[in-house]
Amino acid sequence: MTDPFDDKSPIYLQLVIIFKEKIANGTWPVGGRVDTVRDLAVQFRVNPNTVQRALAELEREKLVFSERTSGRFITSDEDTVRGVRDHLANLCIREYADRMSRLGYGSDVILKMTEEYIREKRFSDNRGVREKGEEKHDFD
Amino acid sequence: MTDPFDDKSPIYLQLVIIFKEKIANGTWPVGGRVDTVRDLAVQFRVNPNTVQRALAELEREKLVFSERTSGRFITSDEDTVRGVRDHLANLCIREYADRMSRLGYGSDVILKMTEEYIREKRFSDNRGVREKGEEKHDFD
DNA sequence: ATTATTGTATTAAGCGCTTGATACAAGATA
DNA sequence: TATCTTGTATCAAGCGCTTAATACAATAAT
Repeated sequence: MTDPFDDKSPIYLQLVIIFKEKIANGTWPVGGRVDTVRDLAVQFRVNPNTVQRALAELEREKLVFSERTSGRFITSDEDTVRGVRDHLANLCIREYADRMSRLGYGSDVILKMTEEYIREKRFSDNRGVREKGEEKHDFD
Repeated sequence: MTDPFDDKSPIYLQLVIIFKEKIANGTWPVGGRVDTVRDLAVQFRVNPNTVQRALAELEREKLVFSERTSGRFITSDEDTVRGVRDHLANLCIREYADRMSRLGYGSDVILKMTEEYIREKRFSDNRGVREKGEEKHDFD
């Protein structure tokens, strides 16, 4: 794995985001077991303490819980997981729109540029946890 | 001024972005004079050294230049300024799309959510430096 | 000529992040 | 029972960011 970190913010905070994304998109499935602190440290080539620090934050937010010796697990509450996904998406959109706005672009230009980029690369829907009553279907 | 900084990344890097945005959107007009290091330090309530560090980066990128005792000035090269704006916008869009994709959303969902948010808040176009032949007009 | 203003450089201190090393607690496993 | 595996805690070292204080260089202003 090529290091996913930049040197712009603390590694443990970047790990928090990476882990949340894995939970949000289902890579780490609801109720599943999280790799051990030591394993994750090897995978991400960081110190176990740094992983521990990131996981402590996820724990504080009730996204994971640990059982002293058997390991650490993703919450089984799908609402919580949906909540994280929605929250991250909202933050993401708000930050994006605000930054574009600060660059001087207006609504229409922002939308046009967004559409251009997103249509060109094609992102496929891959959500693992869905709204109640929402069916999984592919967009293409 | 309420502090525009978060504690997630070094202040000097956040200043680099803030300053670039001011140049990109015309708040700091092409060819204009930049406030003194000491003034900026007061305005942003940081140490002059921290401002200096941020400005040194802008200088490295040819966005500003300093004249030993009369002050510091924005480049007069409009292409350079447009380049920064375009570059920042590209980074912004790419980061946005990638993050949304990592959350599991596909192209259509991303576009829909983006449109919803951007239409709801209305960002007005406010660019100071335009493409050659591009006329300024307001969207509303 | 003198003073003020500007950018720039240096130093020391404090603080947070990261690492490496080590150790302990407690349930799982042999 | 003994060992392994897990999460957790602690300590010291190194490094970068930030601040404060100070000084210098060079031009503008008086």
